Amino acid sequence: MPRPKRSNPLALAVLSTLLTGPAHPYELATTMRERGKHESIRLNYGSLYSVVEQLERAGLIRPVETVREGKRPERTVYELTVAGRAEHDHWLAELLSTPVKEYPAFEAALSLMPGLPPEEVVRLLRVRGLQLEIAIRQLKSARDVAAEHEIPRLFLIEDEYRVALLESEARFVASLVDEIESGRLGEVELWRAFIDAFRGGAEPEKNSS
Amino acid sequence: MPRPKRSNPLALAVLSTLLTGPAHPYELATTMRERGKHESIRLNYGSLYSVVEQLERAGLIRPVETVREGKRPERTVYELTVAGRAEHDHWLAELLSTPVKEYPAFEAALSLMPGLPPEEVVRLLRVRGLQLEIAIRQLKSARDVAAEHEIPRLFLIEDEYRVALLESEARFVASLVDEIESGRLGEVELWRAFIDAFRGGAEPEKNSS
DNA sequence: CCCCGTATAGTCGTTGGCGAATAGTCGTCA
DNA sequence: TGACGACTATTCGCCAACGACTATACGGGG
Repeated sequence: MPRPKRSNPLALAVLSTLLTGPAHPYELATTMRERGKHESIRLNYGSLYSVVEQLERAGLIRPVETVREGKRPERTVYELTVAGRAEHDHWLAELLSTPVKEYPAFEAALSLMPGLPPEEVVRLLRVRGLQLEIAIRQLKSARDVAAEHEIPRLFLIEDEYRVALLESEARFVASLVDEIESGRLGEVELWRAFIDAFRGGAEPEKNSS
Repeated sequence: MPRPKRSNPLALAVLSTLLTGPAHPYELATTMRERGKHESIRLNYGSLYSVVEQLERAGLIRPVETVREGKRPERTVYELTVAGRAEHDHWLAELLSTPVKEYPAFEAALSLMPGLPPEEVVRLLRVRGLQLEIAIRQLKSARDVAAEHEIPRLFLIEDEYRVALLESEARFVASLVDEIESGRLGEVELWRAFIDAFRGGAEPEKNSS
């Protein structure tokens, strides 16, 4: 029983969901959706079933019964083992306490940004700014709806985090646009030289096989 | 030649790097590392070679020559096609202009947070806060070093973005700790009830197979 | 009464990501 | 000089992720 690799957070979500009682995989999926977990954790059937298998191999969960109703495919109901509960606690503790390096798409985009001419970049960043505003508004209004339904804030902190990140990104984008346009970023000449060097003076296609 | 799926940003990085001239895969890797791209884009050999293959199949890059020096493995040098340059531009434009849904680990952690008791969560979040401070300081001092070497800011904006996100997360964590402790988050009774229900009153292991 | 859409439950095949392995070359230091 | 480690360059095999697919049950309208 090797300690699982703690890669896919879906596995942790499964452990977490099983805290509230035994369930079969499909049921886990619907429960997670009801609780909105799928907004924060990638969830789809293929992954779910393979993750459940892994957890069983690792001895963190265990089948309690396999029911067959009529000719429906047979459902296997799983429950948490004590090892599973322990792993849940440790894993979640680690996830909360320790930041990990991640690779957001926009960071990649920024690192390749000099590959497009500055005024084009400004145009694109403005578009992003607008879309960020929209996303923020949507999240906030969703939060208001939830408040009316008296969902405790405790179960919506992920959303507050998302909003914080989005707002911070929006500010960053706005100030970046500003700096490029005002020339305060500096090396716009260098940037343009860079572009011209590799955009203008390139040999055309030799043969179009 | 189907338009590639624009999934792995490493492919875009390859296109971007080839803008500055033909190169073979290993060379691409070292160049990207020199330029610090590997901090923003996941890079390892396995993925690199398969990505290059995909790009060739899609007609976005094309081999110019395959050199063999002595008995060393033969190197295949690739160059960008015009289609490749176009794809670079469109893909990068999309990445800059359009936010995509992502699944940061900490968001997952927050969504599962109620699975641990409040005072434990507070302790863990404090630890995270410290580590975030450290990470921020490191990034900032790295920036100072780069400044002394006269690296233009243009090539370091990814880092500024990272710092912005980390700082925003640090503020979020601090205020969350505050809210839980001061009871301003509200439902701490509910939280504790939730925990006690599923932590205390659980049946022990039946058989230890 | 039958047909069709939707919900239930899970399986399967493909693909991509990744790290380890391979294998030759060059410099160096004892 | 020959052993060793660092660098160059690529290949391989495994496994996880995913999404499309299968198949049954159920409910309601025509």
